[in-house]
Amino acid sequence: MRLSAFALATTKETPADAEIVSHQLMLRAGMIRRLAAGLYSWSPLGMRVLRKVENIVRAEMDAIGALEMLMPAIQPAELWRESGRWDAMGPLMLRMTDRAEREYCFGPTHEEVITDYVKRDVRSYKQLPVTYYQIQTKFRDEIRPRFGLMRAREFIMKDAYSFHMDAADLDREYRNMRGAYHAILDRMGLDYRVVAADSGDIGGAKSEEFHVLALSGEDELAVSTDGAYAANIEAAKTVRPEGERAAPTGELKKIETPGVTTIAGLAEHMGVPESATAKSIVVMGESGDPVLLMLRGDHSLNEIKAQDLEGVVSPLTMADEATIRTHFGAGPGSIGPVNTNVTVIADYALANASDMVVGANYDGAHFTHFNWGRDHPEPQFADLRNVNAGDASPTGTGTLEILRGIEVGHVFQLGDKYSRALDLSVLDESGNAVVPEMGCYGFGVSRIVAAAIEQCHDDAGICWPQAIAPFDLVIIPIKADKSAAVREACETLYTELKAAGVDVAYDDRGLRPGPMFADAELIGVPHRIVVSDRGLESGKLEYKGRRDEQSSEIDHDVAAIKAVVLGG
RNA sequence: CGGGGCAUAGCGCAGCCUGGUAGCGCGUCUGCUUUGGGAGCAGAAGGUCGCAGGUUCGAAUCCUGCUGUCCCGACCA
Repeated sequence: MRLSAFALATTKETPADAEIVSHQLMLRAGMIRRLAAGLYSWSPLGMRVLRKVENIVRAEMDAIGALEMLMPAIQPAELWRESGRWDAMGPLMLRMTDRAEREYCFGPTHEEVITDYVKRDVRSYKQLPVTYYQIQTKFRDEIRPRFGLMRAREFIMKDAYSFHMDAADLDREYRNMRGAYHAILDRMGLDYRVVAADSGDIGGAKSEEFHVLALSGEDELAVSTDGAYAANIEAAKTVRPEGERAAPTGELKKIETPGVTTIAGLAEHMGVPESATAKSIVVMGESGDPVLLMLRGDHSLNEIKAQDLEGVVSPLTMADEATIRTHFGAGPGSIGPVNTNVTVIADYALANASDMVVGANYDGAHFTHFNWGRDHPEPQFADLRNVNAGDASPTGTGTLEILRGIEVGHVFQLGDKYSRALDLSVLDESGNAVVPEMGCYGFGVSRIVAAAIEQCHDDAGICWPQAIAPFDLVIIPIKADKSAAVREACETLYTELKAAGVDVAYDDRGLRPGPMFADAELIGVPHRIVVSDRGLESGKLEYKGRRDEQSSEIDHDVAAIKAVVLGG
């Protein structure tokens, strides 16, 4: 590509709206431009990166035998009513009506459509298993779009769906797909982790997420030091402590704690560590009565674990202050389990605790020396909290550390949720109708562009992994307008490198060297060749890798350059 | 959905408090010089100050409403 004809649109200044590095650099490099909140145009430069990502994803999908197709972005409401998700999806889904007042949505995902597609097509076990995929624009009306492409409303996703006669075959394809995701991320050269995940609204049994590691990541990952366990913090399990509960060392005693309504304040007032206190959280139960959840003072509630508890409403709903006063006789910040008749569910970490500090159900007072059995009947114990760094791994070996990641892939074993809801069945060898098992597999194509930048950048700009760089190499001429020799050498190099299969950019814009160097670094071209009179005389060219400290000499020879750029 | 910013030239910003002919830097255009890290000089173009209403002789500036956008929050009592 000749850059004079490429409409590069780099800027020196960082746009005010951009918060995180990938967003700033994509705007500065002129890869994307914001149209409205969560909606971005891709420039020709950005498009080159996007295409390279797509092609890697496509190649790896094809390699495991997945079949590419394309489904409509706009989907009829009736299909979503059949699966029950028209209401369940809520405001996340962008809805619209056509001139005949028929209802549609802009697809946030395609389980319904693909199931319907397969239903019309597949009748016999002989046609399964089958895996379809598409690379397509989705729209999700996020509560809060932010960070540029990281959480955009419109985004490009590869979504794949597989259909199987039984769970064992689903598991086989799930592993295949997981292997393909490893291959994709390995080819891109990114540092990533695979973690156990919560399935969320999509449903189904088993699911794992692929996260590109980055400090700006929105997700926290719990990874054991020995590598045997990795889970999204939403799904990371805690371990019920071993051993015996210590005997009480004193009687339940009410202490005045005026104005103390936080754990931090309580710990300070009582002169004990936060871990010696127990916090009481009131959520609504399925019976209509509230349920009291108790955690160690220094632990935090895991909302997903809580709403999955039997008897607790999902989605989790906090009790309002009036409800709390009715059942506890005190306001939030002063409540506890003593003398209440609500169901109490306590976190495992409190199972062996004794002599706790808890709220007294009396505004401005707490109890010390609270003990299970004596001061309140033994409660149900459950895994309620988020794991912390340093916790024991649930596998029994190693301890957990917390990493931050950007979710770029998610693989699910859905089971028969959609095939059953949409009435998909095929005949097996004996002529019996069987509801197929389904898997679904998402990969964030536009998001991984941002994730790659989060992981690969420096002060000068983006440092693309070569597999997804907009160009492999850039040729920069010095004093091209004065030197016919430089011009000719550049033209020849450009033509020959292109013919040799190198994705080469030739900076023929006639700029001074400074801006050319700066642009090449900002847009992250992995390899740079500088052509000048003083080099031409020696038969050498100047070469610099994007991450190299210093430039070096390279033979003025297309084969030699190609070897360096394309690795042999 | 709750809270808080912000909205003035293509981009980044000042001006607003204390009303009186709209400014700076970058970028853009022309000319000359310059050419190994975002050049210099000279000249030029470019803005219904987000929208609507109000106050005033007069509004970018004060008041009201709306819209857009960004950030924080929407579970720990």
